[in-house]
Amino acid sequence: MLNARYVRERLDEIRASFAKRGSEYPFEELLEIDEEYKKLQAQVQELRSKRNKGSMEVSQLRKEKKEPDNAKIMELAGIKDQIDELEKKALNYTGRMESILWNMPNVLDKEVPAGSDESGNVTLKTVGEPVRKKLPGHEESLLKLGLLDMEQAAKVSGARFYYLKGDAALLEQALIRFTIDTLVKKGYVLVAPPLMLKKEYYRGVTALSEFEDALYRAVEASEAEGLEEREKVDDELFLISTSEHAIAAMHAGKLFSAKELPKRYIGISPCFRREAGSHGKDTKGIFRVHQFYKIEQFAVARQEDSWAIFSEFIANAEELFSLLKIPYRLVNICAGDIGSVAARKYDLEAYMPAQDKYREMVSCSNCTDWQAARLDIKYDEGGERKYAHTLNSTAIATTRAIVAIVENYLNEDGSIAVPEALQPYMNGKRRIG
RNA sequence: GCCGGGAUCGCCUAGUGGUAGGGCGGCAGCCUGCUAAGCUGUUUGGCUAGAAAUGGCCUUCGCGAGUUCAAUUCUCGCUCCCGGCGCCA
Repeated sequence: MLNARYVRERLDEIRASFAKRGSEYPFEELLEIDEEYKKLQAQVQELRSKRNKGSMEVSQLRKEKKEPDNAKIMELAGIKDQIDELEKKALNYTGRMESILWNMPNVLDKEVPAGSDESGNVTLKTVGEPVRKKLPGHEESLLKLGLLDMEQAAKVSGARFYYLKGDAALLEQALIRFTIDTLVKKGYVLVAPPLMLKKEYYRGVTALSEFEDALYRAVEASEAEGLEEREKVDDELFLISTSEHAIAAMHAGKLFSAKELPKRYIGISPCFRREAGSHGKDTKGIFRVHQFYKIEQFAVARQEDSWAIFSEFIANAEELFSLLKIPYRLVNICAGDIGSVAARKYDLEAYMPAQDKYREMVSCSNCTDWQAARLDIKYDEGGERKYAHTLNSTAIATTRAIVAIVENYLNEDGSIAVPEALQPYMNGKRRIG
């Protein structure tokens, strides 16, 4: 599990990482507290040792059918009180240390560019020919064809919900099957995970800030009235914001042998996102919504294999967008934009003709041991136990891919061509509208 | 929802108010070669002594609390699994 030694052993890396992030973090405080804690722990252990020996003597006497004398028993009872007191003191230290450790962002990889916000991101390559179109955006196009209803969705569910209808809904299914078939052929194991996770596992896969901004909490109707009492309940459920989280949790507490790794998966699930911090951003259409389907790549790997898998995930994402014939670019996300969990993150951004901009379609992260340390995912290699590395990458997020397809395949007459790769999944249909 | 049984090392399994044992697998070593196995040790996490070889101590029987000098064992609460009954897409 996470402990101060984890920090002590990679102090230089951590220092460099925070310098790059340009943020303060109390990891020095952690080490100071740990020094104090260890002193306390030594005292406790010595007392325990004394108590254990005393208890053993009592046990020995009983075996010989003799009664231990009262003073001895009283002495041992006294030791118990001393231990209790010291342990109460230790709780202050362990509580603080745990909070520092659990909230500490991952150590950045050296390839992560410097930069305080998304303007620091570095484009690695650009593929395909962007074609600027003076045509309406996806929302207007789909509304006109009667394939999208935002208004009624807003009325019955709220803003950022939508009804996809007819060929648009079919296009979504086509994207899902196309992506699954492409990746299953490569040997990935398809996983349909639970859509809700307990808090104790959720906090192992993502940063704490996510709980407020991104996640929906599932409250049972019968419990909704007594919310204050529920605050104490630790087994409350959260709707997953990506199947990555549920598949990571699938490995929690497990020990693998090195030769079982890597394990490669594709997850399929709806994703639920509150988008609490994004008022006013992308309010038109279905680019940023509360709910969408996502096919996700996920892997558990040996430490030395994780960067090869990172490249593999990127290559898969590129292959999918190349097959869909959508122009894209690959971006290396900088220190200020990367978040807490990933050590390095590449985004694949598709060209959007109506906005004349590249927008995020895929996000590929090597989380190194950040999730594994919190979920206790290990492997045994030559008798040594190590934290595994976990990786995740979007394959296809349906709503965003639909936006990219509609805008790139829109014809002058308002109809939408179906990408060749998807036609077999659309009953051979070559055109929508 | 109700009743009963259960959770012990990576896997399987024994056990008891007083140092948690066995099998398989893994690791280290030894012996030996004729399709091949056998033997010995080791196998949770942490602290500590030492340059190292190697030691010492604590911790660990699903999770949390209680009783006790001492809890894996007894009591209470929780989570999960198995069986039966009820309800149900």
